[in-house]
Amino acid sequence: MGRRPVPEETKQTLLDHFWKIYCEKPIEKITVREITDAAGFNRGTFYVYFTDVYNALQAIEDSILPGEEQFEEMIKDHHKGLDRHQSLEEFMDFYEQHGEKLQVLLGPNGDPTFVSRIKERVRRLLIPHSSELHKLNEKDRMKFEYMVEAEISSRLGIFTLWFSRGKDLPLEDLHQLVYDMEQKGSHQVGQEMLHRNDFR
Amino acid sequence: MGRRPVPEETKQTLLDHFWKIYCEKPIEKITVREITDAAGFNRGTFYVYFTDVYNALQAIEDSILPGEEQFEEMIKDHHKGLDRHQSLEEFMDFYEQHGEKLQVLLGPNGDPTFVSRIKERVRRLLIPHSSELHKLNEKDRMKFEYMVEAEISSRLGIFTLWFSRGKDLPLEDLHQLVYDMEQKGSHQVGQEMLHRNDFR
DNA sequence: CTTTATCCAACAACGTGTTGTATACTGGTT
DNA sequence: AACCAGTATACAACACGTTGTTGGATAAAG
Repeated sequence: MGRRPVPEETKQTLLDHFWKIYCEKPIEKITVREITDAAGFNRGTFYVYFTDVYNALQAIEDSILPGEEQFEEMIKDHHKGLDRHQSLEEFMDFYEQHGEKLQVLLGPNGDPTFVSRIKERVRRLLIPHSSELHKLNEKDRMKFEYMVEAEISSRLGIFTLWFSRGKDLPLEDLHQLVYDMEQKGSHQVGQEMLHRNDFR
Repeated sequence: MGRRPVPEETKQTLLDHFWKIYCEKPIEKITVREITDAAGFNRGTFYVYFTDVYNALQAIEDSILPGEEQFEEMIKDHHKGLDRHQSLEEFMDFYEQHGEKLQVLLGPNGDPTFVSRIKERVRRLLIPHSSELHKLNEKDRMKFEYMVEAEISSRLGIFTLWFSRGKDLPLEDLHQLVYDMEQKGSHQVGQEMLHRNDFR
């Protein structure tokens, strides 16, 4: 009885249980035995699919991180057509799609490596698009990179907080806020907010 | 021969060598023996001062993270007097002071816990200051928190990148860039940059 | 000569990654 | 149908290293 185990299923089962555990405790305290016990496999089986607990985490991260192609597609519009609205839209779609995982990976027990990889990839794909098109000088090219960094950091930070707070704000509002901040600057947005409240 | 060991010195020596190792490899691969061997102490001595490798890291983090009082002082001006220039100045002083450490702690092999602690603390101290003063409504109060999050994330991201690139830009330029972005929004700043380059 | 800080040795407990053998199911061949 | 090769996992045992702890020795300071 019990049908033949399928490798892909086994691997996925292991990942699923690993993830469940990872959500509740830092990775350095997770043992292989803990995972395989939960998943109902022999400890040795884990090593068939992963070299390491950290390797398992990487497998999950890889499944989230969009492939180069998909990423490129997603980013093409960003600074080219200057349609920032759509750029933000796509970013949020991405975040919505993998929200639960991203929340953990970017949270207190998350993986800094993953954050770096995301940023690195965005930079790699974003920079050539505009800097080549507009022939920025050296200094401005650097500044541009820092602006990209700021934007990613800011977006990731905001959405992570938003998720960790159980989406306490309608998506539209958050969208608008981020959009406004990128358009007008946080200072300006803050000022308007205060004035709006003064007049009520 | 050899003068009497002083506890504080020993502790610091251990921390120093731990840090040197931590800069070069992820913490999960650092053993107690590795640290004590490098520092020239017995392995047991480590456990006199720390419970754990992670505990040692925490000790370093605590020495960096400003105390509540100092932090409060540093932040008081931020959204109160609305003197953003000075606020940014203070932030950068803090970053300059602990630059090498922050670069590692916020980098790929860094500690997500530490990032959370910083953000949490800034939020805790920043929110009451303005939201009480200006009686924001519930929704705006939340938005305000997200704006704070965005600003911290953005600043930390930028400065970490800046450090990891060996400060490839004069501090003044970076300062100006961040200031501009917070005032006018990254989009606006980017636009101006492009136009400036068109006319040359 | 007492206190203090470190050394040293040894300990059990546990996690790691690996290996060899056994079992059981699958799909394809005859 | 019967058989066989391939595959996925089980199981057990291994050597090895790390952990955190302990009790006693050593050496310097006051």
